Amino acid sequence: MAQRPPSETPPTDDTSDGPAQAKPSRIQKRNRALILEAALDVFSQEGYRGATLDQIAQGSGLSKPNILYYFNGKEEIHVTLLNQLMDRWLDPMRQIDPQGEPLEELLRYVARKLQMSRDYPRESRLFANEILQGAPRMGPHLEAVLKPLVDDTAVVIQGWIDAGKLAPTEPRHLIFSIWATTQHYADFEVQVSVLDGSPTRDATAEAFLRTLYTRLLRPEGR
Amino acid sequence: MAQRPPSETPPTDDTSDGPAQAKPSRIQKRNRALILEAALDVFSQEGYRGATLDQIAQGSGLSKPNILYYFNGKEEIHVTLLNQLMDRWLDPMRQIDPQGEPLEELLRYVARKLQMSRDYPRESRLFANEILQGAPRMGPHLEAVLKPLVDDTAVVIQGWIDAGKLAPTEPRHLIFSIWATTQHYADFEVQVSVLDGSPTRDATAEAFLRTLYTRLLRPEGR
DNA sequence: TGGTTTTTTTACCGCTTGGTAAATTTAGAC
DNA sequence: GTCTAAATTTACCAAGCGGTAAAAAAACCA
Repeated sequence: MAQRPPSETPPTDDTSDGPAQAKPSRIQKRNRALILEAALDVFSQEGYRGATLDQIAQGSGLSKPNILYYFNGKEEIHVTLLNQLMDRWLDPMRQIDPQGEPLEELLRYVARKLQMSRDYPRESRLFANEILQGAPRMGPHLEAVLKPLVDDTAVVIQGWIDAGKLAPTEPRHLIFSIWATTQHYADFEVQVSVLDGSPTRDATAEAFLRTLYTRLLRPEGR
Repeated sequence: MAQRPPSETPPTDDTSDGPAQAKPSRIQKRNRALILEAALDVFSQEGYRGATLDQIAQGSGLSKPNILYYFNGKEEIHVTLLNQLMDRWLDPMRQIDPQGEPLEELLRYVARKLQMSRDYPRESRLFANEILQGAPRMGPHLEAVLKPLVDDTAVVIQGWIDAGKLAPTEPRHLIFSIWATTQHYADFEVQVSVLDGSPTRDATAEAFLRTLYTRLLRPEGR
């Protein structure tokens, strides 16, 4: 017998029907990690519908039924990945210090986002895929988590502008542009590679973005 | 009998095995357009593998076998869309006039790209999907068509910079950033909508980008 | 070591997918 | 109207899909 999978991660609320045992074994942790790792590869490159459990099985070295022993289905794997992603994804924005030097804080935010695109390109593509398809599995999450954070950050930036510490700009669209320009290097990596095969590309990108946002945000008197 | 579809569009070179008749009938033109229209909807939202012929059939009002009478397969529909897209997609860059006023030319390019994201969001997402998945059906096209155009444009921009008409910037990454910021409004529309539901969003975006690139590119003496 | 639980495999299933063959209907030329 | 070619429908596959049942194997614990 014993047909019950160990279900969702303990810290999260238990949406599945399983017994939700609290202490995942060594094997469970290892195999769940293997599955998520392989799934990230597949989902980020093929999109949700394009990804298959067989691909994930092959990538993780486990059999398909074995994967379904650890996750209740394809969708649960995907949702787990997205939830894990969001925490890491929003971290750079949470690190913006309202008490810090405005221009420096924002330039460091840009640098952190760019670094994330380099270190976690698959996560960036996974996220892009989800949004591109209308965020069918993350819409509520965007409203509940992302929106308040962006609202707060926009207020902080507007405060800096009102205090004359930054040149006037629309805060929300500033944020959009930072996301767009940094994530572009991960999401459109193939295209970027074709057009700039230079080995110093990373450094050039960093310097360019620093210049871009310095010139945009630096207040009047230099 | 008469089992042969009319195959590819006449202007393009004939890659299919069909008889490739030169004069598409009224019905052929109408139905191929219907199919491509529906396919654009589906492919742009679901990605290549996520899209199904049944969805395209439903969207176009034709039966699935009838669709395969006009196109030799799912992939041919997709490739046809991508080829049609690329022409329209690169047009704004081709319109940059090397003889024009540099800053004005680039700001108008940004405005045109932004307008394209508004007028053709599905095309933008179709393209994004293709690149995101590693450009499996467009890699050669990028090399052959996109790269030369970008190379030329980069030379023009560098010329402007060397002549002191623009503040110094890396031309290629400038282009990347223009693509990223403008296409972001189409590709991440769901996210943008959640974070900025304002009805004046379009105008705000346009003003923001104008400010962004004016401050980046305006040469020293204002 | 023996018994129990967890983990993995084997063998499936029903459904959807892209695609085909051939018959049927429709449109166009005379 | 009639003949012919183009267009469409009907009836199908074979393969791949997510998922399941149950037996076998491995790990754990005493």
